[in-house]
Formats: sequence, C-alpha cells, structure tokens
Amino acid sequence: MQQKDALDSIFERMLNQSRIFRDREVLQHHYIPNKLPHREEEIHRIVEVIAPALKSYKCSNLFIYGKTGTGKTAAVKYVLERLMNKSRELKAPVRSCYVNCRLAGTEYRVLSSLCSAVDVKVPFTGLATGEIFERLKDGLNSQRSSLLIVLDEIDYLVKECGDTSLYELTRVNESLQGSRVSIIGISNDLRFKELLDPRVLSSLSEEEIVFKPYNAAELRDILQERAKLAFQEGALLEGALNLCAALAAAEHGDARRALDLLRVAGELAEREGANLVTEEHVRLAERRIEHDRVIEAVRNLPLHSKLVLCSAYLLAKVDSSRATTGDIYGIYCELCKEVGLEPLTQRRVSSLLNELDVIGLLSSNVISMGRYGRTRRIRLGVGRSVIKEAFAEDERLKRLIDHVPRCLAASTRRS
DNA sequence: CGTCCACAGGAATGACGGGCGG
DNA sequence: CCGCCCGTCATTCCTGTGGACG
Repeated sequence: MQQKDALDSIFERMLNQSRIFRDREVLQHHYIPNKLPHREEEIHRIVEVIAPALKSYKCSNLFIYGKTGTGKTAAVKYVLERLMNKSRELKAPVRSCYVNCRLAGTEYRVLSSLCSAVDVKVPFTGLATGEIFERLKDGLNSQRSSLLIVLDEIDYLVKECGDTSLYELTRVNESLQGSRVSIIGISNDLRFKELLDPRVLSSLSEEEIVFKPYNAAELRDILQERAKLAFQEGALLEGALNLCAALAAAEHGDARRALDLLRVAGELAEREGANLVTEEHVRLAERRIEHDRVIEAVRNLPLHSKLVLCSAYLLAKVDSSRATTGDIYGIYCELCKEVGLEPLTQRRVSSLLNELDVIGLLSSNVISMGRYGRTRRIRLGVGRSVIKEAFAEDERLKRLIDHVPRCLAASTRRS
C-alpha cells in the first residue's frame, strides 16, 4: 500500500515535471483519436455499409485493403465504437467482435474470440475447429442479434489456415434464423485476393474500400493533431514534426511509423533533460527504433536460427560479396559442432534463411550461376555492429563470434 | 542447343508436448 | 489416467529451373 503511494508520487512528479509531454498515451498505436484527418471519406463509406445493422438488416460484407499505417484499423474501430454507442442508445441488438488474426495466431483462437463475443464459452484449446464452429452457430441462433465481425490482418489467417473457415463464415447466415452475421475483412496484402476461392472473394468483397498511403502533407496534419494533445506547448520544434512526416512518407506513407518516430524522439529529448524536441532527436529516434527492433528480433530467435544468422554474420565479415545457401550451411554445420549440437538438414536451414529474410535480418534473392547451379545470394539485412551487439547477450554466441575464424579459414579458402 | 549444377521450395509424413473430455 | 486432437518443428522425398558451359 505504502509502496504504491510512494510509486504514485514518483509517477505524479514525473508527469508534472515533464517539460516535453502532456499526455504521451496519445502517441501510442492503440489510441484512437476522435478525429481522423484525411479519412473522412473512407469513414463515411464504412458507416454506410454497416449502418443497416442498427435496423437488424443484413449489411454487406466489406473488404478493406491498404498498406500498414494507412488508418484502416483506426477507421474501422472508430466507426465500430460509434455504432455500438448508437446501438446501446437505441437498444438495438447489435454485437461486434474485433479480432486481429495475426495476434490471435491460429484459426482456432480466431473462432474462439468470435464465440466469446456472443457469450459462448469454449475451452482455449482441445476442441476440433468444427466443433467450435457448431457452438458458435448455436450461440448465434439463440441470440437473435446482428453480429459484426472484424477480421484484421485477414491475409494472415488465410495464408496459415486456408480459406475454409472463411468460406464457412461467409455462408453461416444460410443456417441461421434470427441472427445476421456480417464480415469486415482488413488486409494489407492485396495479392491475398488471389489466394481466395472465387466464391469466398465475391462474398467477402460485396463492398470494397482501398486506403491509400498518406503523403507527407497529410502525415503532417495527423501528427499536428496528435502533437497538440501529446506535447507541452512549444516543446516540439515544427521542423522535428515535419521531419517525422517526411521520413514516414518516404517509407510507404506509414502513419504508425510517423507516430513512433515522434514518440521516441520525445522520449529521447525528455531523457536527456531537454525542453525541446528537435530534428536531431528525430534522427536519433530513427536509429534507436531500428536498433531496438533488431536486438528484440534476435533475442526471440530459436537457437538454430541464431546459428544460421551467426554464419551469415561471420561470412559477411570475411567476404561480404557472395554468400550462398551452401556456404552458409557449411559454416552453420561447423558452428553446430562447436556448440555440440546436431545440425538441421539443409532443407530446414533453407526455410530458416527465408524466415530471417522475412523479418529483415537477412536479405536474400535467388540468382542463377548458370553451369554452377541456382541458389540464393544472402547478405545481412542490418548493420554488423548491431548484430554483434545482439549476439553479445548470449554467452555461447558471444564465444562463437570471437574465436571461430579457425573453421572459417577452411571454408573460405575455396573460391 | 542441350546438359546439368545447386539449389528452391512444395507435399507428405513423423515426433513431441499440451490440453481436453470422459 | 487414457485416448484423442491440435499445433509446431523437423525430416524425407520430390519436382522444378536459369543460364554458363561444352
């Protein structure tokens, strides 16, 4: 108790003392502002599509596409919240369920979230997915209400589990009396449509909205809107804000990125006791974010992936130009011997290399060396020093990168 | 112009741990 | 406690292929 009070007072003091922030919560991803600049039109269209739910009509399914940080999720959540408020006001039987398919992870967990939205209790694992589906239907049948399902990052669900459950969902209305289910699918991968069964696709995208990336000017408006709430009067240099907008605009117009830059820049300024956030802080923030991302990514890697990455690192150190799957695999096997581990097959390592490529720690592309086969050329995706720093956290890896050159000498001799 | 390298990357299958209902 | 199903990781086997070399 006493401790809590003591801590509270520290927090309080820090909040009051902050010369930079007024309310940093505003810069977090999950914060939904009550005004979304440059998305008025999209919001209007979403409302038009889902408003019929208030009158218990079936509304069209909606498919929303746009790159990351274009405001898809924010716009949908914003509309959803307003709709739910309205429905409470009118006592309309509307329910909604927002699921992020990537965070949910599996088909099963997506379905179980839907179940909990209609007050159906299901164990969090153990049941066959078909069974879950039946229980969901039973739940809906006994409810007589509209259910609005938002499937965020829906492409993930389809890539992992195929489109069968989506197919079932789109036609669940046929076996329901009284209840109505509508689906809003959100994806940032447009090619995802190619993976879908045409029947599912046509049903899912009865309506379709594309969110375009923001340009620098639009990003600036968004940042200004938030900065007014987040920062103390005069604590943010206009140039700093503009730089955040420009950097993010150069990178697919990602508003999330712009907000991250602004928040971290503010934190850096605060930590060094400055009373002004400058362009310099934004530059530092840019590097800081990348740095933290890499350290975090490496930390969460399974051991074998770390060893694969380590091989790439060591190879880059001696010969940064050509590293192929075969080269990496050779060194990787040596490293395994060094640590006393049974090496995985080359097929498996090939997949691991792919995964490392996806998270950006490596960058690889398939090349053909004609007579000498077809392979992937692999380079580090980030600076060597950062990787080294990340490895330093792990005792075993730290030892490896320090004194392995012995086995390297053998494998690089052939050229 | 065909061959053939050194892999890419799909499909099927197996081993294993976790969690459930009965 | 058992049998069952699931999800994850890994292996095995496989077919496919761009282009330098002969």
